[in-house]
Amino acid sequence: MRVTADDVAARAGVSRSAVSRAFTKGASIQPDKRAHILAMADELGYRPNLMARSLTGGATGLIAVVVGSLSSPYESWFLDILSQGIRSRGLWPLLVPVSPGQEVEPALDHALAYQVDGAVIAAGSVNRKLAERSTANGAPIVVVGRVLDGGGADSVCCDNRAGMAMIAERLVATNRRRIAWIGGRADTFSNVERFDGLTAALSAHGMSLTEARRGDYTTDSGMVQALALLTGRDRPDAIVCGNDAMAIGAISAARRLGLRVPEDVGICGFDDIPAAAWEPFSLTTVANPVTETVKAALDLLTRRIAGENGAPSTIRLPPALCIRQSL
Amino acid sequence: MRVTADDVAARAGVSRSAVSRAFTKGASIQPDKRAHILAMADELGYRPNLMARSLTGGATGLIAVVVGSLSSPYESWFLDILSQGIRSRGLWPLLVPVSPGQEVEPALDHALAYQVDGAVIAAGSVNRKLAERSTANGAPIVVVGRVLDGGGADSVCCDNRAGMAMIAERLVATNRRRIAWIGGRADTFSNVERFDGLTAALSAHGMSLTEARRGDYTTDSGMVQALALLTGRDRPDAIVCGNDAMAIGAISAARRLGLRVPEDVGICGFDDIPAAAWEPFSLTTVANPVTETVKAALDLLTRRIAGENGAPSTIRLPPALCIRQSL
DNA sequence: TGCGGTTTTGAAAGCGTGTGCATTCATCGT
DNA sequence: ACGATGAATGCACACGCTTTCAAAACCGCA
Repeated sequence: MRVTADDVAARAGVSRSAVSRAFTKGASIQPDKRAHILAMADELGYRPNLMARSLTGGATGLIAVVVGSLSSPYESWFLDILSQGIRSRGLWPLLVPVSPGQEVEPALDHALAYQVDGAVIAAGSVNRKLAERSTANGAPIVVVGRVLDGGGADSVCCDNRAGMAMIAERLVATNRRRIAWIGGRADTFSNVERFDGLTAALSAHGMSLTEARRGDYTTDSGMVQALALLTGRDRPDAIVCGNDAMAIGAISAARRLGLRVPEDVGICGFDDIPAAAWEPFSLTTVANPVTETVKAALDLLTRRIAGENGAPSTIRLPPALCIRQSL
Repeated sequence: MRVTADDVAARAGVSRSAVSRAFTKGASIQPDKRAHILAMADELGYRPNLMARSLTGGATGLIAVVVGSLSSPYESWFLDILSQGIRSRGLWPLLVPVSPGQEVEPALDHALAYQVDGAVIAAGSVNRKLAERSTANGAPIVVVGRVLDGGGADSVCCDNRAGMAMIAERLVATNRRRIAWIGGRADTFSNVERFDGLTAALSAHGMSLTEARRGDYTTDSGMVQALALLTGRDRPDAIVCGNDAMAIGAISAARRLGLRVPEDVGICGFDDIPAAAWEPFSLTTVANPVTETVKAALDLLTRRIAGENGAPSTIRLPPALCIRQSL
């Protein structure tokens, strides 16, 4: 039922090796014979079995993509660009969705069993041991959106502190006095860096946060936390959010309370997801250089796959302040 | 370097067959021997090579997921639910991103070369021949979000006409008189059905569209087309959009022009994506039963994979009207 | 102890492909 | 015309695993 190279060989009256060579670019075979074989193959609907091929060749052309809940606008935006980048390099993304509660390890383990050539990890927590085991299995990994402490793997990450420093400048320039913070999930790398970056930059200006709350990076949580902030005593005149999704929720909260943004309260986020530009939000935010991040990550990864080994490198990409109407 | 079953066999002092059986659930092997082998395997960091396994076993556990541009909120929402569903059935999603301009065929072809067990096709156009070839290759496909004319494959699709009939009821109930339409890309199945469904339902009430325009299913295009509608002569008092993304753009356009929604102009969409519930939009829309769609599609697919063959079936899932503030 | 019957077990035959190696064939220089 | 060179070709092995098959080990029971 399944058509194999032998079938094509029989049909074309050549050996199976010839068929293999016809499909191997640069192999030693007569051009017209190759053409004939390819024609026969097409007629029979034959395509080399990539599973079998990878068994000898070593490479599968598969890249594991570990990603969190795709319903988050940032993650889906990122995945879109990443998957395009992977395909444009002739590779294929094997999706490894990891829900917030789940462990990365068993999921990545399974992907490794598929003999993926490498992995891009954009979600969940990954420790040094995991990185080493993966690399030992012949699948280098690159971590995106955070830096692995202990440096067990390459990583590409936006400079969160620099981004927050820009936000701080803007807060000063717009004369904000009572600044509140809505962070994301506590254990997240980006959350820690963004919070630290903001407080550090503020204190360099002799300022500090009046209040800090924690959401979970969703729009709903941004709404909930902002409502709490804006109805409490000593209402803030600016709310800095750990990401755009929460900032969007915060804007909605402000509007529900009849407050004007940015006059009564300035609100800003981080990432510059597509929705940030939508008119009712028009969110002032820090643009996360996602395209550059993807490019750098894949460059790093393909270089490792090609055999380059050396100390893991960390690439920090500069963000850019994106001023719109909300702050 | 790569640890194989032979290594484990040598370490545990058994044959390679025993190792294989230790990892094969339900195989005939002594429990304590299995435990010992698994312990040795773990010690060596061994996992069966799924490529090699699939070479004999026939199944890879891979499901090709053909999907369009993930930056669209609907697609990413759908992919989120779909990928969870696939994993919860012990399968893995092989992502096949197909940009709007690209062909599905070569991409799916490549996925078939990976010996995927099946494919879910949620984007691009697929004809009968493609479906047959895929099935002949041992990979049944299920088409989601549209029905294959000629019925070459199973398909699951929301009942767009019924959804639009509900919209029409609502338009009548809110006493709308001048109703305009913003459609999506012309060649899309959903666009055709939704447009037809709306006009049919309206004419059943003795009404008709006053104007029809076409966007491309993005928020931006919804904004552009709505601006054109709302600044033209004979301004509509309701705009029905082909999907939520465009409806969100339309609401922004109305606001920019200082019009009140829904008093001056009612606006509605289709799908009920997460963003539709966000407060500044609070979009009245038709809820696309995505969870049920994914479940039905995967049920269909796994049944085919299990060997059931019969005439392709088409499942139509009923949508539900979701009334919020915008209409 | 001996026997039929049930598990366990290891050897070996694939699964579909790439490729090293030896062989054949055409080509070219002298 | 003849040997040297290089390309083209087919054979057979390797890749890592599952699974059939026959042999071996084990069980209960007379």
